[in-house]
Amino acid sequence: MSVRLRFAPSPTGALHIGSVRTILYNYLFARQRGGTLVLRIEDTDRERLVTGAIDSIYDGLHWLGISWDEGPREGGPHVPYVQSERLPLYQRHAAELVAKGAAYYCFCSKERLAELRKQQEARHELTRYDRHCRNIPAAEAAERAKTESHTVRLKVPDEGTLAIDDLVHGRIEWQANTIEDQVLLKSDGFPTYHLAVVVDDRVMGITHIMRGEEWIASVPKHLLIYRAFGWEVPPMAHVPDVQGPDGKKLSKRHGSTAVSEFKEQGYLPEALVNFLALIGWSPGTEEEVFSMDDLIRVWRIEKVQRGGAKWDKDRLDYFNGVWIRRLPEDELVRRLRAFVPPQWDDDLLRKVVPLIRERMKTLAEAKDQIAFLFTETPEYPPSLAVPKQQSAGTTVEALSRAASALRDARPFDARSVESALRGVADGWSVREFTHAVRVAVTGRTIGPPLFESIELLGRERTLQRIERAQSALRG
RNA sequence: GGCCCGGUCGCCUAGUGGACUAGGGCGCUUCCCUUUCAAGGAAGAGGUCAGGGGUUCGAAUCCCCUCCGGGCUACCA
Repeated sequence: MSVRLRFAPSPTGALHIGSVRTILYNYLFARQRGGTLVLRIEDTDRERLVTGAIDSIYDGLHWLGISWDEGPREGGPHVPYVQSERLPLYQRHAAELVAKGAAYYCFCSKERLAELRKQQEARHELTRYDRHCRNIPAAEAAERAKTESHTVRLKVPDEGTLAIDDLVHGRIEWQANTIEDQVLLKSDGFPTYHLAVVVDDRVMGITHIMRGEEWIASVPKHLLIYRAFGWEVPPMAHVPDVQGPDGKKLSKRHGSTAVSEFKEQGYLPEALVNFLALIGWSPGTEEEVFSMDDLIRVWRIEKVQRGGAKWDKDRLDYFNGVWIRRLPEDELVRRLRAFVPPQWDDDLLRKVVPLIRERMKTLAEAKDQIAFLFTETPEYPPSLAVPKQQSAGTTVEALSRAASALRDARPFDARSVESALRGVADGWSVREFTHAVRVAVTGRTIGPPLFESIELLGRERTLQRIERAQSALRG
């Protein structure tokens, strides 16, 4: 039988990189088995809705190369794929649970609940619903429900053991008496997560539930719902959280978390996917560079770790560098376009890319490294050109020697530029000499290889810049 | 507080009773290469496998306790 998995993000903000990791695992699992992927939007909390969040989910996942088969915009056999458009389905199921005696109407006001909680806290008791409405006669409750505001609560048994054999954690058990009578249907007619997932996963034919480990605690409630309906519980896998450097769940406090931000900062989707896959999973071998296709081949649910994993930006940067170097040159140029001004010449960009491709950690860094080629006058303090053991005066002289050598260099390419400059270093070390020329020509002390840079800049512009440096140094 | 999940170098991790003198990668240090910076190559520092008890001829690996971290504990997801 073919597998069906779902990603079920909530549209409560920009697509979070931590949820992407979980989505990626769902994707890999389904794709390697030729299964089907469903995107379902879990928007049952209308108070936390953020407009544009669905666009952010689509943009982010598409950018990363994660695709799916059924969803709000692609349609499928179980439309609609947005929970807020499926309300009657949940209401019907909630009513069915009440009819079966597995759930009951609760008429407690939010005020009473808050007061109850306050008192329990004061007495250092467990803060749990006191089952106040649990014993209202069914007929009476049904009658009141017609006119009074109410919720539907799960009728949790007093005793018994609930358990699952989690695909990553193994067996996990709970005692029924530690579980509260969870609200299933809110007074606004919307289901809570607990009712909605169980119903939708069932109705949509989901064969494997894979989600973040923050959901483990609600599993027993779900189990009770499955049991009440007489449904079989699908295999579950709870994957570890992605944590910030402080061990807490990764959040904005730790830096960027939105997929779109990583895109803007010049990270490659290939690198992000590679890095993300390795947070909480490893192949068991010493390989670590994986493309999406590689991952679909080698990723295994059995190798997913139990412990939470920390976000390590240095490691992400490393992988980004790896993937930048792996990109075909044309492709790198194409991706760089979005990170440099549109008026920068395409030809020149193409020529300079080989010089900087192994000097970038992110696409965004390229611009500063090559700006000297595209802008007319690099700004820098004149003294920057003077090497440690030299003076402004000797530097002016050295630059004169460089200028005249470059005037005669034929043809004006990296090779002849190099021999021309080496030939006139005189008493200076090549290191000092190229330093002075580099600063004069590029305005910076570090950058792409000097001789190649000079070739690309051209004789005229190079000589102009050297002259300008000299007059600046003369004060 | 209660329930649940975790705990191997700074970080990501390999490891499922003997090949572990605990392996790899990132980061860090040094060296090589070298026109700078990178990249690349080489070497190195870094771990009482959270701690304590067991079980066993033998434990990072199994059991118990403790400690620490995290999640949940909402008419949020």
